Parts: sequence; structure tokens; C-alpha cells
Amino acid sequence: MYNFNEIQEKWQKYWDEKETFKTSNESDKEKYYILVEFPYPSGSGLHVGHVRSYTALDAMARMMRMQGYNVLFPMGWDAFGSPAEQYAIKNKVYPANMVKDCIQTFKGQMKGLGFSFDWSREFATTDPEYYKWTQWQFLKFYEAGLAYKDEKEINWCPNCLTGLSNEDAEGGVCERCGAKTEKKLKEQWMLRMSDYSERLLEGLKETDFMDKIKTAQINWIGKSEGAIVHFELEDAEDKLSVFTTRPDTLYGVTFMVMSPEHKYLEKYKDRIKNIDEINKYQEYAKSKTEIERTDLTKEKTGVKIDGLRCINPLNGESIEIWISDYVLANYGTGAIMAVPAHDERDYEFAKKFGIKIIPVIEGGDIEKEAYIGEGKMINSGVLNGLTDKKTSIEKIISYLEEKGFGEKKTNYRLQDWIFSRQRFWGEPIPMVYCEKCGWVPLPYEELPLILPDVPSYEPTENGESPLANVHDWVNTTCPKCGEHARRETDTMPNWAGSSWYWLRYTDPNNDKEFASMNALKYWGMVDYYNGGMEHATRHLLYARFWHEFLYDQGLVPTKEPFKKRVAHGMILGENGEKMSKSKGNVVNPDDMVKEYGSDALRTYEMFIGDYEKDAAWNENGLKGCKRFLDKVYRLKEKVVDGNNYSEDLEILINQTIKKVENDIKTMNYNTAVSALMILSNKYEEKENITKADYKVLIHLLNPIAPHITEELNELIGEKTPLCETEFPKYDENKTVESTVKIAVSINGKLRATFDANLDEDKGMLLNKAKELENIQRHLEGKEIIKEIVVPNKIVNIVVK
RNA sequence: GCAGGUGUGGCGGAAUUGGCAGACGCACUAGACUUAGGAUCUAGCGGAGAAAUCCAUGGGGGUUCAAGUCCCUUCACCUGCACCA
Repeated sequence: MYNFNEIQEKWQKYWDEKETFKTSNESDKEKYYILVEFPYPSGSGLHVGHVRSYTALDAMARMMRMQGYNVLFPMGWDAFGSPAEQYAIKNKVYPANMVKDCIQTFKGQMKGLGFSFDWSREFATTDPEYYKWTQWQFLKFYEAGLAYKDEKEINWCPNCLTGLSNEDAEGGVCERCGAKTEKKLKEQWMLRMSDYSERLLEGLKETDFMDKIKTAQINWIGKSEGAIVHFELEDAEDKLSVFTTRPDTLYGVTFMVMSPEHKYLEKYKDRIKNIDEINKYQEYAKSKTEIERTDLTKEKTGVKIDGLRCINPLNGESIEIWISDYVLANYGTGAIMAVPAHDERDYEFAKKFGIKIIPVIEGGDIEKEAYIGEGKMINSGVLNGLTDKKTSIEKIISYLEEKGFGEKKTNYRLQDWIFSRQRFWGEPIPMVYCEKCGWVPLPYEELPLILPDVPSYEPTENGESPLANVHDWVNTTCPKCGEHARRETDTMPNWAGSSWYWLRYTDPNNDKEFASMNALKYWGMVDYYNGGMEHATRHLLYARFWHEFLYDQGLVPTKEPFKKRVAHGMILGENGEKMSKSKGNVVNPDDMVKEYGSDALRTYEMFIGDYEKDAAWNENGLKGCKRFLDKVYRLKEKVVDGNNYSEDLEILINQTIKKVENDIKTMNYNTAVSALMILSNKYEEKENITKADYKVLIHLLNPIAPHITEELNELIGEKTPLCETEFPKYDENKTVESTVKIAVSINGKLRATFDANLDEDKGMLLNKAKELENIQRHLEGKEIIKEIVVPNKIVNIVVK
């Protein structure tokens, strides 16, 4: 019937040669910026999952272009990172070569699928012309005091021999290889992301992200309000400060707990009589992995510190101090006040070690469990008698502040971003260390600091980047004093390059700035940003942080980078499981294109189900979509001349235009395809259709199946390709039928239907309903109690 | 434990937001055309029933003339966070 390969090639060539999708930064049209996460160009090629999200946004981009928007729909490559490096280690090849090959493959596949990217704006994060600006921006962070080097206990992957950020070591497991992570003390570059906690939270209000993405970010930032309380140490200068969200229970404190890493343990080691026991516990805590330590089912452990006590500022009582690993070093102050009567964890600890429990809120039974509800305050000095938690908290905080015992405090779970990786394949951090001057930033003129090739890509055993072995490169002179200095050998994390790439697309060839302010202002916020759910608390948070920083520096015009963020569901294997080589359920898009054509694959992936939900692959479904396209092709035989819609199709056509346009904008692609199927089914019932009828069908289908529809458009004698033609418009008045079907029910049960004119009055509808045979039968011998008439919809008669 | 989400035929999924549940597609069944069918066409397709009709949107309860949709309750599964003080 037709050769889809020829059709694809023909139109792909046409778009390439005509530069159909090249976008200008100067236009009278309204701008629209559609962005889909750029892929990591791995060796395995494009995944059918990529095809889903790319087609979805491609359809949106194609439609909006035809509707007169100036659409920016770019593509590039996030090419630094582990897979290329792993491959390089194994095969002893320069990762850049491998990356180049992979990009070629990906790009070929994308073109083969007919995505309308503006290829003139393509770049890779590994291009020196690009990472020059990543380094440049790092220096801006440094200048602003937001990049600092700190010896930190970091998440360490013993397999990859590298440090990981908290986001990359979620659940105590290495994101890359799945190994259990350890804690390791190491000097690391850090970015002060925690300074932006509140802003990142507030900024969400300016966005239109999906709720689950917002919630994930809100949880991750983890804001909690409470107070810092200072407990004086007995016979010592220092105070033991704790963060608590329940300062109202301060009178119920019966012990304190420090994390095993608390600095006072070292500072006061000479005073602590059982220091050996304490050290032993510290060792024990360290030996545990994150998973073991946070295992909620395990029993509480801990050691009482002998020789160090503190004083409750409210009542002057002497309080014992313990150490336990249920208190985390990196949250709050690394120490807590324990109120066993009203906190489950403290209760468990107190029960195990026989510590006294003082209730300060009435309710519950402290013999059985900690009472966490509200109630009347008791044993609580100034708070006695209060029953409202909020009032109690406010009152005690102002009391603490007045006396200098503490202050109101908001805490965030979000930590600073660990920005160093002990890896080769990443952006070099443009810093040098001079014995005399300390850490010195590279002057901006010296950027890019090119990543040199190395003899071996393996990280060293002591956890240094392979760059440390490139002596020519490492040894340099200090930009400040000219003396001998050494370059930083750690590289940036994979997330660096993707933290600003959407800005570069606006002005990709600029060698004076990362993007001109004019270009940034013209394109503004990304209107529609699509990506995976797995990035909700990583890439998306890093990117927002980075962008907000640039905004503070006056380098970008908007506070937030993305207006709307959507996430696509995964394409699962035919067995409903995640596609993986080991499960043997991977579907290669190339094979599908070869067998059914790009348009069929695109159509199927749009039709597969709710865009946001996971969906299992089913090749029969793909066949069905191929059949649909074949049907559309065959309908060409029914076309007769005519510049107007057939009279009996007019309403349906207008309805379909409305539905398809709306569905593509709101990402309800499955129902858009379904509407087009309904329309073509209708066409098929007819002897003939007009050219106008046919053209509207192929035009509406064009964003989803661009090749075959362009071809058909040409075959019916049209000179201008669809992509250069205005998208069909609908007439609202013609989306409603002049007659409607009215349902008639008795006691809410459907008994009959009849046709009525649109907007017929209630009395008429009721009369007509009552005349129906089946209705009369049901009314016989019954008493009518109530009659409800909803115009254009339903008549319901209630009888007894 | 906390937060978010989902639950509708054999399957993927619709349902204009309270108004005819199951659109559209797949699979399946029967038939037509055919040398052939992974093509095409016709008919059927939630369950029970000859039919009238009854039952049916995870379970139970409620509001309403009317509930997949709203409220309460319960169960199951998925995702994220999790000894965060």
C-alpha cells in the first residue's frame, strides 16, 4: 500500500533541508519554551521510554508551531558521568570518543523518529565551550562564598571509590552500582544549598509542578519549626544546645542524648570517666552502614556519659547525658533533649535503660507508651493549666528568649550539596591549592580548564581522582603569588552540567557569556518541562538552586527556571516489570520502527495509556495503531473535491478539533488519538468525504504521526506541507448537536431514551418522557412523588 | 510511621466533573472475501437470564431524585521520605 521507510526519509530530509524547526530569538510571535530532559547518551541507544516523552512534547511543539507560537524545542547531551567512564575503564579508551559515537547513534534515532528539535542549538555538557561556563558559574559560587571546602563525613561508595551526595546515596545505597555506602571523612567541595532551603520551598509557589513533585521536594527540604534550647554543662563553660519542635515539653526532659559524632566527646574526653566505653560505642556506630543504623526495628543502644551532666534551664535540675546512634550528627545540633513521656523514641530508650519518665501533658498511660497527643499541661511551671499546644509553645519560646535560654528556630533537613567526585569523567573544578595562599580560584580568562587525557581511568585506591596521576596537569603556578601550586583533582558531579543547560539553549553559540541577557529575557521561564520522577529531588532541586543563585547574581531574569513540570510514566516490559537486559524484556525502538514505522510507534506510545502512569508494552497494541494509520491512508480513496466539511460531519469535526487541541495541551494524548480514531471510523462509514474532511483529519493527526500525514497531504494535491500550514480551528457553536438524547429513568433506573431538540423546555421534556411506552408501563398504578428534569440530559421520575 | 497516589471487563484504558458506566484500542468468538493472511469487511463481546429485568466501578456504610465521581470507614497495591528530635 505504501512504503513508510520512503515516506519517513523523504520528509525527514525535507525538514532538515528547509530547517523547518529552526527557531529564531527574534520574532513577533508569542514564545513558548518546551523542554524535555536531555538524555545520557549511553551505549545501549534510545529506549522506548525516551520515545514516549519525546513524542509527547514533540506533538505539543509541532501543534503550537502550527498555531503560531515561536516554539523553542531543543535537544542536547548530558554526557559526563559514570557509564562512559565505566566503559572507558573496561576498554581503556578515551571516554570522549565513546560519547561521540553514542551521540551519533542517539541523534540518528531521534531524527528517524521525526522529532522536531532545533538541531542548530545542540550541544553536549562535555564540550569545552559548554563546560567552560559550568566552571565559570562554579567560580561565581566561590566568589559569593557559596562554594567551600570542608572536611566532611560523606557518603562513600567502596565500589566506585568516590564520594556521593546525600541525594545520590538515598537509603544508604550507591545510586550507580547499588553497593552499600559507608561514611568517610574527606575534604570535599560543597555548595551551600541549605542557605536556599526557604527560598526553594517558597519558590514552589510560583511554579505549576505536578503535586507529587512538589510534595517530594517539600519532604526533601524537610522544614520544621521549633526552638534551640541551651543547656549549661555542669562545671564547664560550654552549653549543650539542642533543637526541638516541642519546647512545650521542656519540663519533662529527663536526659539528653548526643550523637556518637558529637564534638564535645572529644573536647571533654579527659573529664569523661568511661571514655573507653564511649570510644568503643563510637567505633560500633561507625562500623554500621546507613541501612543498619536507620533500621527502625532494631533495639535502641547507647552509653551513659559518666562525668558530664547538664542543667535544665527552666528548673535548674541536673540532667544525665547519653550517647546513642538514634541521634543523627547532621541534623539539628547533633544532640537532643529527651522527653520520654511524650516522644516514642525517647520512651523506648528510657524504658530500656531504666531512666525516669515525667509526664507534662495529661492523657495516655505512661506505663504503656509515650503520649504524643494534646492535653492539659502539668508539672510545667509557667505552662501549667494550658491546654493548647500552639499557645504553650509560643509562651515557652518567648520565656526562653527573654531569659536567654534559647530562641525560636526553623530547621531544614536539606543539607549542603557535596560537589566533589573523585572521578575522571567530569568537569575539572577550576581551583588550585597554593601552600602560601590556600585555595585560589582560576582567573576567568583561563577557562575552560580542559580535562586532560590520562593513562588510566581507574580511581586510585586512596580515593583520589585519576587526574592526580597527571603530574604535568596537576602541577601549576598559583594565580595569586606565582609560586608552585597544585590543581584540584576532584571533578564536578554529573548534576553540574544539567543544572543550567536550558539557559544555554537560548544562546548556544555565545562565546562571551553563558547566554546573553537578551536571549534569556526573550525566552524567560521554560513553559513546559518534562522529565522522570526520579529527578524530583535531585536534578530538579539542584537546577532550581543553581538558577536562583544566578538570579541573585543578576545573571538570569527570572527567579524560578521552570513554570510547569510534568513527569511521564515508565514503559514497562510486556510482563509488567521494569525493562532490563537481565529480565530479557527490553524492547528496542529501532526494531519497532523497522517493522511498523516511526509514525505507528509514536501513535502507539501516545495511545498506550495515561501519560503520567506506567504502562506495560504490548506489541499487539502497536499493531492496532499501525492498522489505524493504514486506515487513514485508505480513506484517501474516498476523497472527493470539496472545500467545506460534509454537512453530517461538521459537528463531529469541530468537536474533534476541540478535543485534540485540548488533549495535546493537557497531555491527554491517549484520548486525543481515540478521538481521531472515532473520526476516521465515521469517515469510513461514508461513501465519500470531501477534501476538507480529509485534510482536517490528517492535520490533527500530524503532530503525532508527522510523516504519513505530510505524505497524504501531498497526495491529495496540497502544495504547502502541513507543518507550514495553520492548525485547524473549531467553531464553538458547531461543537454542539442540535438534537440531544435524553435519558429517562424511574427511581434512578434507566428505562428509556428519546431524542429532543437542544434546550427544549422542561415541561416539554417531561411530557415527552411520560408518553414513552416503557415509561407508561413503569408508571402504571404508581404514585408520582417527584419529577426531576435536567435540560439536555435526563428526566428522572420518582414513584411509590 | 508520615506524605502523595492508585484501585472500573480477559487486557490497556474512557466517562464533558454528580446525570445513559465500560468510549477507543487490544485479545477473543462467529461469519464473508481469499491460493494465502500478521490484510480487509460484517456481527458479537462485564456477569446472570429466553425475555422483561436484575447484579456490577476493591469491601462496608452514608448524603442525594441520581454516586465510578461527594462524605465516613475499611482493605490492597504503588511511589517518595523515614530514629529529622
